[in-house]
Amino acid sequence: MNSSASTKERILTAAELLFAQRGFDGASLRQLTAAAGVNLAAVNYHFGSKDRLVEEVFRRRLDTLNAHRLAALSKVAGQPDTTLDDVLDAFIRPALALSSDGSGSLFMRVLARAFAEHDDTLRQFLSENYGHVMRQFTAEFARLLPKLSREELYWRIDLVTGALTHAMSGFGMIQRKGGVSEAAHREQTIAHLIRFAAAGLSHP
Amino acid sequence: MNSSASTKERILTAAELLFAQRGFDGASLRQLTAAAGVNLAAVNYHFGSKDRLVEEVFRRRLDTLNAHRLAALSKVAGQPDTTLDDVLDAFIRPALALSSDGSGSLFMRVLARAFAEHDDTLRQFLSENYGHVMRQFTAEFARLLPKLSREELYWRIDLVTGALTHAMSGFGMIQRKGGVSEAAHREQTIAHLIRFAAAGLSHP
DNA sequence: CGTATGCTCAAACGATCGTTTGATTCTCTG
DNA sequence: CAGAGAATCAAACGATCGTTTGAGCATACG
Repeated sequence: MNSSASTKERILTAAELLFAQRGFDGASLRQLTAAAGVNLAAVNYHFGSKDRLVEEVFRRRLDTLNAHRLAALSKVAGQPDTTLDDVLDAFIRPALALSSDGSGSLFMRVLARAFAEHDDTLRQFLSENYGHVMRQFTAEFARLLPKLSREELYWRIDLVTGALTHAMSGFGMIQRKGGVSEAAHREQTIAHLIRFAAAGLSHP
Repeated sequence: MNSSASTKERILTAAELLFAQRGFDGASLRQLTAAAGVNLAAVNYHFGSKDRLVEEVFRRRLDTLNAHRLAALSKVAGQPDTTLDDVLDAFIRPALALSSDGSGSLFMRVLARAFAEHDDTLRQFLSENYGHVMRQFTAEFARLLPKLSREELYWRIDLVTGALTHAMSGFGMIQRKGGVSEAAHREQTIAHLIRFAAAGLSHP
């Protein structure tokens, strides 16, 4: 654990790791603070409660992730020559960049956990703070897939989201073959996911 | 809670509900036994421990689910006129039948949870007991998609599995429009999932 | 220098967890 | 019917949980 970082940052980083490994309930504050090298009471002092710590773990990553997603989307949304692949790239690339970053490689597993848990308070938090991102992407998908009914589109987006979340939660776990650079591997994976998602979204 | 069923069955049914709602860690034996209308000590008496109870919750559903899957697969595997849709039907239909069954409608959410949790002991249990099912399906997919490399096929199956697990964990939650029968709705959903999975698996 | 403020610390709080115990009740067989 | 074995029960076990407390330490400002 990096002892030069602030106590809050050390807690957030250790929490991300333990939440990914053992889940939100399974990771205790005692394991967490011990791994971070801080006192047990530091969590309640800096974050107020364990639940608020969970929210901050999400906020730290999702703020930048969704900012990057919206920035990438704004460059292609509404344009007449925009393709489905462009929109999917805007959605997938920032997430995979986060997964490839050493410090954030575990966050997608945390996110996948939160997806599987139908915990209402957490889902409400995610919906309130980041629901507008998904809404903008959905609007652009609807524009590019005019033949699909609203109901059909929601279905397919849900399936694609499930597949991507599942896949990205395992990204970085798989050993890469020698000789392939990190950047090349990421680019390859992005292309892979885009092709899969595009096929699932646009099939007749 | 059905008070005519045996104590073991009552515990398993209540456990399935609470595991789906609150997770394996989040659901306590006290909540569980109270919901089942049995004594707290009954879990340790009949199952030995909470972990073994979790395994039995999986075993009760997965034994019949995978038996139905293998039975359906054996009717089409290796046949010269078998299509990708046939194999996917053999994989999806038994799961959706389980989800539509009133008593088993929550199990897919439990399964989705187990998928998201990278808990090693549980994954090892699933792999040891039901890994051969996935292996047989994979072999048949490989036969029908000869152009795909081994690596590519694993990738796509993983993505499809993620999408289907995600989708089926939410099945039964969505309110159906009036007039559509349960059977018709299920048939419609099966066709939907098959089309999506086939598109994702077989795209060039 | 004195003190105010932000932070860390060991220790304890009450609650709840999974599990065990020993007595009691039920069920069935000889 | 008598008695053995299976099942259920209330109660308690030690452990661990999230949170709180109050003293101690640091840094900065008058």
